[in-house]
Amino acid sequence: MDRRQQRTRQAVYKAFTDLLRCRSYNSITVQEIIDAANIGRSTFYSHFETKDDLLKALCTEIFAHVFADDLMKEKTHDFSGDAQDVQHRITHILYHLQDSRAYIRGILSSESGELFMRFFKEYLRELFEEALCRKKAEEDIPRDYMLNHLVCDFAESVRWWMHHEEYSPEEISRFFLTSASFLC
Amino acid sequence: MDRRQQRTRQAVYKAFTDLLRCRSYNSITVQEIIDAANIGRSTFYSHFETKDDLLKALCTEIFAHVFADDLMKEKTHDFSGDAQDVQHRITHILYHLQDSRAYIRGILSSESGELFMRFFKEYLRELFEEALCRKKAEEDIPRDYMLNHLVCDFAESVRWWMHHEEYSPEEISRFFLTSASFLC
DNA sequence: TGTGAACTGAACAAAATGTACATTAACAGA
DNA sequence: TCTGTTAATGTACATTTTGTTCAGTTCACA
Repeated sequence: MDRRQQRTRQAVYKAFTDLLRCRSYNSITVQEIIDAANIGRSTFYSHFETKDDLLKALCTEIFAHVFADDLMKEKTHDFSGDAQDVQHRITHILYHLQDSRAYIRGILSSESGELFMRFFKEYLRELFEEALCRKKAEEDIPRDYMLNHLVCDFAESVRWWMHHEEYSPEEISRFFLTSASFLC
Repeated sequence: MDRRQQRTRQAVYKAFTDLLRCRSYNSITVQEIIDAANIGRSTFYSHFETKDDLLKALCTEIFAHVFADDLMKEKTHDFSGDAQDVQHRITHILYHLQDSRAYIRGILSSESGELFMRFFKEYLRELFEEALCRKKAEEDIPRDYMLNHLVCDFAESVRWWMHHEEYSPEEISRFFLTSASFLC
């Protein structure tokens, strides 16, 4: 991809998340993003159709990065799905999320968080679906409820973590696995 | 309050949540809400400043209803905070939420869900804060993490429930308390 | 260094937002 | 039933935001 395109996209992403840190998603206008990114109006519209589209693109990019090697791993060695494996994968994901923290903090601070979390949960659903298969059914609780429970639990742990920088990926991983005790 | 105002507000709330059932919050315009509610443009603006303001008002109204007698209860008899008490209060809240299901389903189906959940969690935080006080500290897990865990867990259970009408408040209450096992 | 692709900025049309006001209709209380 | 008050109406208007177009410029890369 042309270096100019990359620079433009990065500038827009940065401007956008910077704005999100102080202002709510709905109150930010496209023009403000354009000004903050210091690009031409038509440039923005040649990259993104709307503000919603920008948000979607940003989320896609972030998760492509976060789950990149997790998906690869899945393909190469048919993983076991046991407790330790799950813990490794989770910790790995947390490390990637840590890299994108600057972006994510802004996104999560307003209505845009909804889309982010939705994306995130979609990926997580795949991950936990397999882990859940190995477990015995819980006393009359619907599997789908349990899966949703796990997914939301982890996603919300991450959201919490984004505002508590003092903890390491390993610690968050432990918090999560301890509170979702039946997994380990 | 004047009967006309009530009728207008109800019409707007209904139009708004009806629209939300099919379309995303951001894509809905104020004009569309006005048309669907079949009211004059200036009438809308005499009630609400913006679309965001409308959403806020709707959430406030819903939660005033949902938590009304829970807060009263708190004042009258100084409740014990034990497991059974928590279960009762939770079930009670679920019954109220069931009444507002028609509204809530729409709100939760797009970005507007973020605000709704934020409101909801604020109320829940109060409720669970007390319940958590009675419990021993969990092995090195920050109290704030645990509280957030509980709150999000319950809120997400409700969100899940809104798409699975087949379960009763008692069942959801049981699902929640079983998966958040350390509370009981 | 040449060429295609990306960026620019200004200009434009269309849509949405928010306000003002004179008029009409509905309400509550006597 | 009458009356003063308050809400709703709808049109008109100013402003803002959005999204597109296009001719000219700059830049990356081969």
